Amino acid sequence: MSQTNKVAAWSSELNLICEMRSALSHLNKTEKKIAQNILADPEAATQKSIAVLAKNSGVSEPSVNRFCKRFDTTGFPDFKLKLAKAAVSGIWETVHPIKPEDDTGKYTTKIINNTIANLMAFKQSVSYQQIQLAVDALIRAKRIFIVGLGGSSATARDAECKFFQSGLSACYPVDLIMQRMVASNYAVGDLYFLISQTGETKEIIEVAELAKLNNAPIICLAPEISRLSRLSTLKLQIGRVNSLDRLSFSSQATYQVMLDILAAGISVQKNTTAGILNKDCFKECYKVI
Amino acid sequence: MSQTNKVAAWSSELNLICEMRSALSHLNKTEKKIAQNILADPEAATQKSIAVLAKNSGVSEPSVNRFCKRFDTTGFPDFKLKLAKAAVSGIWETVHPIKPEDDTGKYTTKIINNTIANLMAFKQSVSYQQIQLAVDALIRAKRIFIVGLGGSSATARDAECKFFQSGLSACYPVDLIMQRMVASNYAVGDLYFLISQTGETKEIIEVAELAKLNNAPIICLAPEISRLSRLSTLKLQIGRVNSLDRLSFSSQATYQVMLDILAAGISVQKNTTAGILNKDCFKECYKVI
DNA sequence: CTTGCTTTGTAGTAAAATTACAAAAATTAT
DNA sequence: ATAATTTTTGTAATTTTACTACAAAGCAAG
Repeated sequence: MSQTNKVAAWSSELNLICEMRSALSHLNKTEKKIAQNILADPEAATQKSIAVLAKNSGVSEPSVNRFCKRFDTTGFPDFKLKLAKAAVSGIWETVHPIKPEDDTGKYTTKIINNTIANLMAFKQSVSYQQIQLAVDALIRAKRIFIVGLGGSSATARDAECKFFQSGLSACYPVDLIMQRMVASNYAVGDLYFLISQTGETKEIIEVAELAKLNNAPIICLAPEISRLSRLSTLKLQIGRVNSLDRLSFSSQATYQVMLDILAAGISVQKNTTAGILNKDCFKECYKVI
Repeated sequence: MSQTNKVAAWSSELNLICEMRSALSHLNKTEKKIAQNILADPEAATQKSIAVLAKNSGVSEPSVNRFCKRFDTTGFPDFKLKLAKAAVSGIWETVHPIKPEDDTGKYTTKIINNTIANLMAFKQSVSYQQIQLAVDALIRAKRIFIVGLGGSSATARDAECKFFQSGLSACYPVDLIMQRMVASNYAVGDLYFLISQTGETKEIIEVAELAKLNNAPIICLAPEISRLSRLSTLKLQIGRVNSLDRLSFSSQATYQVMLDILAAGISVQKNTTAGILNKDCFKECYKVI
């Protein structure tokens, strides 16, 4: 009984592999043996029968069966099915690093898989509430100033386009001096939208600090644990960039998807609240290209 | 025997659902009954036993078993496993449109799912050979000029950053006049990298035409069937943007991933061909931000 | 119409998973 | 520290599920 309850807490709509991994520390000896055996190669586990899996794990068949039922499945076959789904194309597992000897096909699929993995992780970690708050703030703002440097400059530009298309007044000042000017000339109704993949770049921190002097609202798109995040009023956190080499994938795609989400939110919400908002006076300037 | 061969042709690394669908027309009466029954609800089929599936389809159990084996599986359980993988979260199926009544959670997950679906489709359609050729051309080029307008300007900027980080000499002229200047002043060793989500924007076609006057090499990142594509020497095709509303997802993430892939290819290849290339003279200017 | 081939189904067999129950281990109270 | 109770694990039997061999039906060519 207590076991059933304990497990109910882990069970979720998340994928089985993640569940098993996070449950690992709460498991007892026998269960751990099974879990580790499966996690060592989930793909392979889906091909095994209960008998061989039990033997490999050094436990009895019913133990495996019970183990399965604890993970919100009807039995071993159902468990294997869910496991197979979770293991699809080894996407979850670890992020696959690009190696010098990889041929075109290899690194291509690796990068796509890594990006998908990143998006899936994002899906699980994203906070709807924060998005809701950000959408509200963006719609309410009279002017939105976007800043992103280096690798994030493209993302900043993207944000400008997307917010614009949704009928907001967004501006991305390209040079540093303009950025500082904008940050220090806060007027009521202004909103700063700061983007950084590290959240530690000196120049963007500076912008944030200038804005903060005037108690300006700051939304940041940055890793959770970062100086920029701490300076912001609203934090849109993108799971920390896996500390792999720059090549294996960029987390930028995830940032871009976050912008897509915000743009969708803005449009959806503006539709339902139509009338109380200003005309989309800039919308026509930017036809979809 | 003939059957086995026939099927061998369908079998591929693609997902089982696609295989079944494309095989549908080649199947005989009994097989078609089974296939249709499964395709009607693949997700549900994964939960059924061979007995109920046979009954539902109006055929015998061994017929189902034989059917499974024809699709490159060892038997019914294996078939169900592969089917489950193919049906994962209905991701492939259709793209989910955003509706005005969607709440934050709804549209958030929809957009992420749509983006993932897009990436998976991309994975299946991408041509390694074209990537290989593009990487070669990019590395060989003395100067790379990138152009993208409107929504693609962010992508262009991104390309500039990424190519730069890989040690190439890439430049993205921001204004239209500069773009035209660049296009009409082709020098040997130059390469034009043009980005467009429609491939039909007047201004970018113009740039392509100017470049073409000098027989300059043009790589384009655009839909397959488009004017820009026709004008280019090397086409990196991104599956046509699903003609859904702008909101439901942007294909930009896919474009960005393509850039990630090219950057990876460049770095990988430069490593193996080190020495015959110029120093990464610009690399230090752009530290990763 | 008959011969040879393919396709489908029936019945029996083998394998796999589940359940019931008993033994062992661990925990608690005395 | 030890007995009693609870929890956990394994053995053996049962049931379900999938597979195979073979026979019947359907189909095509001679």
